[in-house]
Amino acid sequence: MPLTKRASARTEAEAPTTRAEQKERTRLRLVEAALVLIGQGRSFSSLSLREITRETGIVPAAFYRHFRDLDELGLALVEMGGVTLRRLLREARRDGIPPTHMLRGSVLIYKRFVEERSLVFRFIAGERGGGSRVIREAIRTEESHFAAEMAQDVRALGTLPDLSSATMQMICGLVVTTMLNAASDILDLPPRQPKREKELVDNFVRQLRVVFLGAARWREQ
Amino acid sequence: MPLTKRASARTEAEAPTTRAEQKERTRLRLVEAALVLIGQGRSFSSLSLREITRETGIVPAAFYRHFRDLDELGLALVEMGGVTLRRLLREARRDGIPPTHMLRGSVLIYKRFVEERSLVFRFIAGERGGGSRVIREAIRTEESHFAAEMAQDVRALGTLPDLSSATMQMICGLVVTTMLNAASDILDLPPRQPKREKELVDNFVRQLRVVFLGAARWREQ
DNA sequence: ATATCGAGTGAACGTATGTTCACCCAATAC
DNA sequence: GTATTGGGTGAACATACGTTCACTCGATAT
Repeated sequence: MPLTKRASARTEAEAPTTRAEQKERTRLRLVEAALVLIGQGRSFSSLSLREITRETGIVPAAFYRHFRDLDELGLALVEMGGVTLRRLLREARRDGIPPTHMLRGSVLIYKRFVEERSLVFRFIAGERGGGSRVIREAIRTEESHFAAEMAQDVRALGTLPDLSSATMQMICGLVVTTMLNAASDILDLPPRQPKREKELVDNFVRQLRVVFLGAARWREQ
Repeated sequence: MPLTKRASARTEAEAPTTRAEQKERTRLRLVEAALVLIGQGRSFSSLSLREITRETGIVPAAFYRHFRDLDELGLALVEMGGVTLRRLLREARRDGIPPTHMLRGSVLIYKRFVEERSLVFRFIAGERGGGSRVIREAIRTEESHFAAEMAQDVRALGTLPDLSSATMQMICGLVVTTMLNAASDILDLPPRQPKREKELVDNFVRQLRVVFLGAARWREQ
């Protein structure tokens, strides 16, 4: 039962299935297999090459056609995480910020965003502090890009007008670490416990409020 | 070459070496072996039982005389981390806070503290977000105890007088996550780069300043 | 039409893993 | 003095691991 069972059925209106496309597809399947395993409670740094290829449905040796080692697969996951974060900003920019209860609204939107992309966030939250060094540093880079972009957005928003962009970046860095920390908490929430859920959201909102109060009072020096 | 080579040399002024003591000692050696391996760049969740016993100098089977599995050893490490954090507060309470440049002073003290206990902090920072669930939750518990104790101390300090203790706890929670995040950065600092070092410290100080500015402006509601 | 390429195969390798078991023997209990 | 206890041993087990290699066979290039 070969995987490329289409053989020569190009008459059907299927995807053209060029060689490069097929390869890219398998690569993606590998990355997603890793995410699936992470979703089952495993941490990325404890996954084995064989486990991932098993989940993907290919033979272990085929892994090397796509990545040199697990770290390289990890870096692909980091990039996917970066894309996800960018999308969060893009959507925020598009939809604007809830006019009333800005903070609470943003937090609730963020919470949903994290829950809907739980696997990527689980990976990011999990490997951000531990795991392999190259991955950790790649995540840090992605984080600071995210913070920089966020700083630009907040700046364009007009609130907090007299903050230098360096200060803005520093504050957004604080916001980002707070967000990722909260993501880890969100993902560990037991499923049917609205009380814990509310506590978590409240705490998160209040922490952000403190940060923005501090930002508003900041005086350059 | 039996480990208990003392045999019956009780005449020498050595430790009495009672059975329970010897056991406790080996247990500690296991925990420290795990820390040594962590210090070599490994993450705790990727350590194997055999690796740890090899480093300890005992046979794999002997591990089970002390822990049911690796998670249980991990919990011992978490407790050690908790003790370490408590000591940080205790020393701060004893020595007081640097009268001028409070924040920068505290940050520098904290940085040294982290560097001197790098292994424990590496473990905490590494397993805080990823790794096994029980360990992650144990760390969270330890963190919130630490935050609570810190809240009491800050309260006793007299600055920020009109904050409820719940608010104080929330703010200290924010400080703690910022501290642990910074710990991760501190531990990844390349050794001879005073410029990066200064940037990191500056950023950390400014983030804490934002938090305390926000705290000072907080109004209960 | 023919030759080349390359993603995926299947088997094999040496090594490492967690866990079990009967055993040893010094420290304890009696 | 004798019996019991229990931390540590060493061997064995079934499994899993990462990596290599010669291979197939359809998609591409000529």
